[in-house]
Amino acid sequence: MPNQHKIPQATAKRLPLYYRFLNNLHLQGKSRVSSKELSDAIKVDSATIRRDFSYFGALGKKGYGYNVEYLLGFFRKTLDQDENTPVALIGVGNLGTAFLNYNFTKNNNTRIEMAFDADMGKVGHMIGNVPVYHIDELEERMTDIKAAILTVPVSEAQQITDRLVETGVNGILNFTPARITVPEDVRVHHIDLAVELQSLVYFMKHYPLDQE
Amino acid sequence: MPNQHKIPQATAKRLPLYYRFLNNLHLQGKSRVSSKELSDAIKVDSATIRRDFSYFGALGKKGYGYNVEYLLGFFRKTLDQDENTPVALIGVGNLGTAFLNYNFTKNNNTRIEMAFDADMGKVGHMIGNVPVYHIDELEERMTDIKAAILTVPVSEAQQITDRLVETGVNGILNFTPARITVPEDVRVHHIDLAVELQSLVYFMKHYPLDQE
DNA sequence: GATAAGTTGTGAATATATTCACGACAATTG
DNA sequence: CAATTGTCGTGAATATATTCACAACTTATC
Ligand SMILES: NC(=O)c1ccc[n+]([C@@H]2O[C@H](COP(=O)([O-])OP(=O)(O)OC[C@H]3O[C@@H](n4cnc5c(N)ncnc54)[C@H](O)[C@@H]3O)[C@@H](O)[C@H]2O)c1
Ligand SMILES: NC(=O)c1ccc[n+]([C@@H]2O[C@H](COP(=O)([O-])OP(=O)(O)OC[C@H]3O[C@@H](n4cnc5c(N)ncnc54)[C@H](O)[C@@H]3O)[C@@H](O)[C@H]2O)c1
Repeated sequence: MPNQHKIPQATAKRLPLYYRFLNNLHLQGKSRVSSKELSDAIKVDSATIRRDFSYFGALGKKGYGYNVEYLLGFFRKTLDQDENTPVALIGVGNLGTAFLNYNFTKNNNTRIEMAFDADMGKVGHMIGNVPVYHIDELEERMTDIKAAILTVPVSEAQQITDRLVETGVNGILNFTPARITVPEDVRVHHIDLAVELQSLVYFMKHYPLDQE
Repeated sequence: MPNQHKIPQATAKRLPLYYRFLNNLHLQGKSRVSSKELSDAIKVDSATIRRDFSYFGALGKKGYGYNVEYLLGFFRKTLDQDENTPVALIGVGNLGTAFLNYNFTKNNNTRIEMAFDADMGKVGHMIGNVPVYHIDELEERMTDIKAAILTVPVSEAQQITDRLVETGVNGILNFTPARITVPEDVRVHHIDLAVELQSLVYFMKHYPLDQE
């Protein structure tokens, strides 16, 4: 079932965005939408949107646009919105706590099921309805979880990563500045907030004017 | 001085990463580094690293590698590490508080100077050494700040953006799911955490095995 | 039912980014 | 000082992504 390996990465990264926006349209009772309208709302060129959709076949109708409900149903299946993906969070500090309180509950198929920390002051509490366990219990509790959010101090990142991989995790959303090393069947997405901020500032200074 | 518009965007986004890693090497007392070593550490192909550096001229020596101190000095200038860029943060909630406590203090040229919120319970306090003002004071206090981090509820995003633009801000790091509309001389970087998590899950399921 | 307006899907063109592969030179070693 | 090893810088090849531009079709209008 998986591996329609012909969807370009750039397209795949936009899919959740499309899904969320279509969901909003649906809630607003809209039944029809054009690539032009989508483009204005999510700031992606309309030709890019049509191209993205076309990888999945002909989802629209010429001269009409796209049927919101149909498209939404299609993306729901494509993005596996029906099967839930449990996620664990490691490191209940500033960032970790923010994520637990938020917990991606709006229209998502992902939910943080449990969190781990080394600090006894945090262990045993519920934060945002998620239980916080001691990091020593990682191996015994992570038996069914394949995805993790990493928000520990950078010094701990590689060591915790190794333990996560050992438990069978194969996707990590890494917020630490460490470029962690993993086996090649584990997927890591880095979100490096300090780099994002610095890069914004660099672009502001060196690429004036034109939106790109 | 600015607008050496020949540095590719993909390269520009990696510069802060290079800078941070070179800084670490320097602190460790290393004086020499090769593109291969850099590659192993930050997981960017060594040819890409050499290509990136080459846009700035010949910074290395054949058969030798790069001199850490020289390269670091070069990037310090390129990334304007000496002039400080003040930043404001709008919305002192879960995420906003995490950022204030962290405040990008490690080796950076960026610092959050002030924060704003609409909630009187938050106004008047210092969080992570940053004063929190009422959002009504935005216009009078933002006279010298050109960059903002946006962590308000999605419903407020566009309205606050308009006010920020009005005060002269030309760079926004937007954490809300809203794709905000700005004049074309304002740069917006979206960091959409829900999309990042969903896209990680999508990749895990549909692009098994190979690291790419 | 003819005309006008709107929209898709996609071939082709273009733009951007990565990677290969190698000549040229530096440093080290015996 | 010759041989070996390591490394850069970059032309060329390849890969990936975006954008243009238009035939084909739908819908709405009169
Ligand atoms: N907070 C931010 O705004 C921000 C911005 C950029 C990057 N980061 C990065 O995100 C990561 C987390 O940042 P933070 O501000 O939340 O840090 P933090 O210090 O507030 O939180 C780290 C948490 O990890 C826990 N911890 C430490 N060692 C552990 C271990 N071995 N096992 C399990 N838990 C452990 C600590 O008890 C703490 O609760 C850091 O790597 C930081 O560099 C944070
Ligand atoms: N926390 C997360 O993990 C997370 C994840 C993904 C996206 N986001 C997005 O980031 C944004 C912030 O999330 P959060 O969890 O920190 O929300 P939050 O509700 O905890 O914080 C929002 C803050 O904005 C303040 N605020 C409301 N209206 C304002 C106004 N008009 N002017 C100034 N301040 C105002 C509120 O008082 C509050 O302190 C949201 O848009 C959310 O969708 C958050």
